[in-house]
Amino acid sequence: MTKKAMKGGDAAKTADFAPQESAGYLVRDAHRAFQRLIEKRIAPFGVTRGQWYFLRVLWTKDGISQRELSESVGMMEPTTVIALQSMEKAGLVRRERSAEDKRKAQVWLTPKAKKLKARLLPVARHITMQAREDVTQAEFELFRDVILRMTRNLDKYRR
Amino acid sequence: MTKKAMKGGDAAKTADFAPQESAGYLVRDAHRAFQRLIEKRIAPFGVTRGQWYFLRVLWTKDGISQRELSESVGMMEPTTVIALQSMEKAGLVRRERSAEDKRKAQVWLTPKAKKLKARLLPVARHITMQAREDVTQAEFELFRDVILRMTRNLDKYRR
DNA sequence: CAATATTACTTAGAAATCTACCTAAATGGA
DNA sequence: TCCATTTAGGTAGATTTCTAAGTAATATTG
Repeated sequence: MTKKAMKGGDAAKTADFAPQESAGYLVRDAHRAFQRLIEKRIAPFGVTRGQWYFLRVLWTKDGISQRELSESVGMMEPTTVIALQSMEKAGLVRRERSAEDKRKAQVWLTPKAKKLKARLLPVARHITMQAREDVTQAEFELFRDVILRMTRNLDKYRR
Repeated sequence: MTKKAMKGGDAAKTADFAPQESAGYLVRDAHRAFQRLIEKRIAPFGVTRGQWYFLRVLWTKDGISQRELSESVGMMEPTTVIALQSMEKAGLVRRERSAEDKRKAQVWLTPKAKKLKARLLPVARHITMQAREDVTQAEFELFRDVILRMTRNLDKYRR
């Protein structure tokens, strides 16, 4: 793309701690690359990426409570509320107050959402495959191991 | 978790593509862990993480145009506009229309922002160190290599 | 049993980030 | 020269995500 600026390479050193070398920067960049591609590929199905993460969990566990769902997806509960509102409006889920415990809301996929599974899971697989194109299984496993450890480390210091 | 059994078997194929195994999920999770921690650590200095990314670039190249800045930071231009507005309001930058080309706006750090460098860079280093706590240099390098390749792959299919 | 704590969900508000346009300035070809 | 194109920046509007604080239902305990 744009390699015009930067000729000598002298500036690279002065920047102690160049962003490009930092784990956070690498992760953020990769994250946005995934986001962009996912969004583009699922938009034709009328699904946003916020909905996508929830669908992926609901396809495997239907009828769970919002709290469980939040945990499975790894989102805070207000995020779940907002996602579910949009999913309800889009006809992807139905919410029902639990009879035994009226605090709880059970979340159910609609037939429409269930049908989407067969169309959307291949999209996910395809993106993953494209990302991993030239990455061997061994490399990927080490990558996974490292990124999981880093995530856990950060969560540990979360306070 | 539940990943003990099953190694190279058929389960990997038929399993409903567990999110936890997918590169996108791993990256997204790590990304949010970084975000949360950065945000917490820089908030006491009155800096948001949106401003943070721009500061890091401006500390090494002051006086560049908004477009250059967008590229360096890796953000779309409207994002840069919004970040700079908040930074101007916070007294971190000053913008000046270029005399030679009145379309261009040069972005300059204020003394306040320059002073923050000495306080904030250590924060970045510390987070990186905590993330990499139990990760060897060799592991990290492989991680970086893999995540960079994946990012590049995804960008390639971006269309 | 009433007061209190906990749990499940919700609301409010802010921030980061994108896509799609829009305006103004500079540039370049006919 | 003049009009079309390109370039720099900006607006509008949407989505995702968070923290902080609220409300209602249930559980606990003195």
